[in-house]
Amino acid sequence: MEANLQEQLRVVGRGVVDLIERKELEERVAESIRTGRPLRVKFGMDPTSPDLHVGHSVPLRKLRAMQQLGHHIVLIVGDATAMVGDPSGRNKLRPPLSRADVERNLRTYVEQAGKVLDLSKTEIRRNSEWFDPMRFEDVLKLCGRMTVARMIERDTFQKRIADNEPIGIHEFLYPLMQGWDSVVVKSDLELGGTDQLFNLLRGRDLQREEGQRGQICFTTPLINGLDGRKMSKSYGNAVSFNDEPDDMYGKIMSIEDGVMRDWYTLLTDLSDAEAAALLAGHPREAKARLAQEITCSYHGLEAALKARDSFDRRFRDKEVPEEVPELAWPASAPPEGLTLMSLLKELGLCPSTSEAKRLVEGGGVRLDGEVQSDPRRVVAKPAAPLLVQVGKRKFARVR
RNA sequence: GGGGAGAUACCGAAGCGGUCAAACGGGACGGACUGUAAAUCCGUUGGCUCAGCCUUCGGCGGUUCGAAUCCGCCUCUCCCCA
Repeated sequence: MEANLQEQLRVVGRGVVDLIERKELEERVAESIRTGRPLRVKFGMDPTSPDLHVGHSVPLRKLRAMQQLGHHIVLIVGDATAMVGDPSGRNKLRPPLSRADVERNLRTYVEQAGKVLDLSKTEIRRNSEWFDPMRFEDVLKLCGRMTVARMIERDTFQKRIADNEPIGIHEFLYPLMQGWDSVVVKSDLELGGTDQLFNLLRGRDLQREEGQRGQICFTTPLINGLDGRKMSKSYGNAVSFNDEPDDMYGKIMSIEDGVMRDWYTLLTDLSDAEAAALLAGHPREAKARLAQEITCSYHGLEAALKARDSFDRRFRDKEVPEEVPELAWPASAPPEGLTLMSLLKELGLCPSTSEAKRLVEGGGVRLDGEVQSDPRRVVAKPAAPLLVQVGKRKFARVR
């Protein structure tokens, strides 16, 4: 334990919303320094979708910081809990996931987490390890540790009750399962998003009932997505770890001005002073830097600069991007050519002819830079490559 | 177990025998403006061999010239009572 107490507390506490209890944290960190025993810091991720997004990186970055302080990270891959589905923040019953879904998602999850965490120093556990062998009797015993009154006082359930939305009994089990994970791995601390506080505290309760010291619970802010709502894959407003550099950069450039400060503190390594200086300048510059920083952390500086460059050329200078995908003239096309709307569909630039028709009528389609207005216009196979632009972003060269 | 209410397009929500591919709002998409920000304005929002045709209103059957609208059964949800 090289860092001193104050330094450790500063790192752990930065950007944290809830901390239960600060005093216990001080005690345990001090104890850890004294005995040389790293703290066991638990974090759980349910493989409910195939990709992680930058919202996940907020707690992951905190874990990395703690890892660098020498603490031990236990990453719980919630393959058992994923099938129950965390009701936190949900206003609907979710469709159940199958084992197969979970397995598929799980593969990419850990790998993606490795973009932030040092996996060689991380203990990774699946919670099916202890949930699969459980007997019904054990489950009942666990259920006995919680009351219905306590469970339904949660906001998320209150809201559903008010809206006459269904609540599955199994959803009540979720917090208990997550809590039981803590008992099994004997965590000293558990981290989660602010919506996780209830679940985190269940772990603390259960550990105490099992004669362990209750874990310290701390939460990091949830980050808003591109549209200002909570970032979530299912809202389609997320920046994913796996987004291509250009895409990632572009998505970040479209965030609301108001969220930049949060993104700077939660998603970049820039100091508060640096961020403040950037935010004091022109918002576009501040956002460009933000986009660059974040893109850089997933794809490296070179890719980030390249993304920045091509973004500027395309959107600021309104040039045609340098790398335009080439598409072959549809083989099925008759010799006299295709109507514009069919062509767009055949090329895969629009999902349906009707959609293509609408886009053309709405003035969203250009051929060689010229706005088209007639979706029924017949386009013959071009002699020279034809530049097709659909909306602001989609380009293709057809030959 | 008994009684009541309900299931409509991405979401919310009208419609209650023809004029319904289905009002309205949100979202999304396209356009204008711009900093691919916000706000605002305009347009679009089932599919197709596209001035026409085809498939949609929880599922399956039925009544009718004609059903999202009426009837029967089924599935699911909510509420009240037990």
